[in-house]
Amino acid sequence: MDQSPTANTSVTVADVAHKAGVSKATAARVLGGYGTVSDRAREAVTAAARALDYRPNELARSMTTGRSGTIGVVVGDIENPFFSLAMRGITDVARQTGFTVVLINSGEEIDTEKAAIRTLLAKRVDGLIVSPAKESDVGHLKEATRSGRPLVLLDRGSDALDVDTVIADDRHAAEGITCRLIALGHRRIAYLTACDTPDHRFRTPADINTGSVRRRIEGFLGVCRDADLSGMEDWVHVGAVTPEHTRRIVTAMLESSQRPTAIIASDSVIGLEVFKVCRQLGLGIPNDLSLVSFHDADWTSVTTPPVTVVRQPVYRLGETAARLLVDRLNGKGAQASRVVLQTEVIERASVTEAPA
Amino acid sequence: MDQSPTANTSVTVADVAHKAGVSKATAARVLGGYGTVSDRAREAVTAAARALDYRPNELARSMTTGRSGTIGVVVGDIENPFFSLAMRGITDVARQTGFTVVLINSGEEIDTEKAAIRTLLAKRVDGLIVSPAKESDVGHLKEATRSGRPLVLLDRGSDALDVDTVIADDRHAAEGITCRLIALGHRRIAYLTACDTPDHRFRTPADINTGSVRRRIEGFLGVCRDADLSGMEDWVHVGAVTPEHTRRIVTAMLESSQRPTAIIASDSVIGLEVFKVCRQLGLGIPNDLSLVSFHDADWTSVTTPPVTVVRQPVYRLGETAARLLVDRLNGKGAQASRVVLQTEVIERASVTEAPA
DNA sequence: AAACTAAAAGAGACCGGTCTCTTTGACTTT
DNA sequence: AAAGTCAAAGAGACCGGTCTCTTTTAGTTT
Repeated sequence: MDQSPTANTSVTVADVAHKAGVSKATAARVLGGYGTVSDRAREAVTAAARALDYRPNELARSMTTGRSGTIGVVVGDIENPFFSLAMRGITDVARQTGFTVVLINSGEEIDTEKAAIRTLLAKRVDGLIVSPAKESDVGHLKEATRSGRPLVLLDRGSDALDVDTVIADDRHAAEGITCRLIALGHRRIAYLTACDTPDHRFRTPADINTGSVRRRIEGFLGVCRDADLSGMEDWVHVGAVTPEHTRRIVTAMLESSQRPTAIIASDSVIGLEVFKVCRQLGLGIPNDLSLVSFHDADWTSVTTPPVTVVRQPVYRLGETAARLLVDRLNGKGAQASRVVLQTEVIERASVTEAPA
Repeated sequence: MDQSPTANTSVTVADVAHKAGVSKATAARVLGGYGTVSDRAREAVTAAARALDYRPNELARSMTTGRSGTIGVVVGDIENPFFSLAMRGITDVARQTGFTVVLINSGEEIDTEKAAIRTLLAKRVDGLIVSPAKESDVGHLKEATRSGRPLVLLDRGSDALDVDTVIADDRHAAEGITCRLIALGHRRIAYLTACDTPDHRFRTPADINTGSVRRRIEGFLGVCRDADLSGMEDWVHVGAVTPEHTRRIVTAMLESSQRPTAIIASDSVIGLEVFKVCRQLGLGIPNDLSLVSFHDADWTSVTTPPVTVVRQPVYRLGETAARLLVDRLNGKGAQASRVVLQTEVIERASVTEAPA
């Protein structure tokens, strides 16, 4: 029969009040830390709470206050180092400011994302940080803001949405590396992304729903056009959604007669896979193929050769998004702000002149 | 004055009921999906709900049902690929089973962990998955189970806690690689971990509070003892908590007159740093130094040479933990189960015979 | 057609806090 | 000593759902 003394079947303020010999209201004032209370009462309540091992029920508190102290985060894939690092930035700020984070993985699928938003709104999160899977399909996000809960977009913006947005200067970064490659004599430059289109083919940037990637491709194509390279749309490859897909695409690309002399990988997971395929096919980097990857993942500096990358301030991306959201939740927000964080190209040895 | 038609200042069941011309109870039955309702009423309520854009308040629902549909997860560092992959496993199962995940980062600090548990209990999570920072300090975890909420330990167990536990066979893995290294003639084998002790020195496994790491070190030391290698305690290095710390420790180690001929890195973040330092010091792997790392991080196969690793079923670790928790939440749980998932050594080229 | 049964709907308490409004009582003020 | 002031405490409504208990309604039985 060992019922522990702390058979805590939810001790409530009423229980504490009773034990302390005061009214529920007074006990609530002490435990909730509001209103004015005498020292005598405060001590009595505190002692009673300790004796009963009182635990506040945040759910009940949220009910009346309307604030849950929670922010909802929807990312594409927490397993991707990009998101896990951004997530670290978000959780750090959340902890410092007394918020709790609910994480949902969208798997970059729009339906999952919609369901996630619905769930989070039902749970009454105070605000949202979302990395939208599709820039074009943001009705559910609009709805979220309409319900009065602030939203911050992470890494991907949307012109249709006038909300706080934190992105990197993707277009500029893409322009930079494309220029560099062209200057080195590259003409057959492939751009490879996980973003997909219905028929798995790329025609125009408008096909790409992920804002950050679309901007990069626009930058890439723009520079190519300026350099009088035409038809570069054919060199944009979509659908590298898994390592297997990536391997298939890259293998096909590298085994074709017109194989690229340089590849730009849209994230480090893809970059890694490109690297692996090259090694497998016996192609040398950079002599047979130059490689540039987005995201300065930790391993990129340690391969042979080390990989030239676009360093994105990923932690700060998450941190800034969270700070923006918290500020707004504290009523500090003015107009929607669009923060563009700068990227930086880290030149390493995976890029060289195009082979003759 | 553009007040949108959906100026949704929280539509409640009462509002829907009123619009549908039924009682609050009936509307609640339809919206909550319980009890018996006539088709006429159901249609009326459904239509009214749609018209008013009714959104259920999960908070209020949780209040009465006592279930929040939420599980709390406390990990050391979501930025670490180990945890982000495990997290992926957890969130996948959660989504499939209709649960939502609250994530808190402990930063491997016991006080933060305690605060996290308190917060999660206050938020009335239905259950917890925790990677305890200290095996010895689990009072707060005991308290959590005592409050009736199931707990599952992830990657690190505790003898003091009779709860569901999912770990890898760390001891066995450590024994395996240690045997292998000794067989190859290594005698000066260093083990490097992020776990720290008060004075940053290692004396006995009892100093190590992280269960998984302690078991590995026990395995390591045990095999050494069996091979008549004594004083190997001096070769265990603790406190590689950041890349900077790791670099300092490894540099000191490799520049000493009695430098190790092999290093076992306790996770991939440390392994990567060891790799970098070697390159910087001009030491060749594996000829000057053999390297084995725990966690088959994606990059380990792509370095020159590729790194021999202990592959842990990280995703499944998270997945299993979540499944165990959900089962228990659904009342299926019997006795506390301890699941030990098997590891596998992936032999690559970073290990060779000890130099003469 | 009266009596019986079961389905459907309504009324209202309840969860555990917050918070407004009212009352109590100690301390000034002249 | 009577009036005034303000801190402290109490009473009870409220948040938005769920759920029990009671009443109404419709359908079945003989």
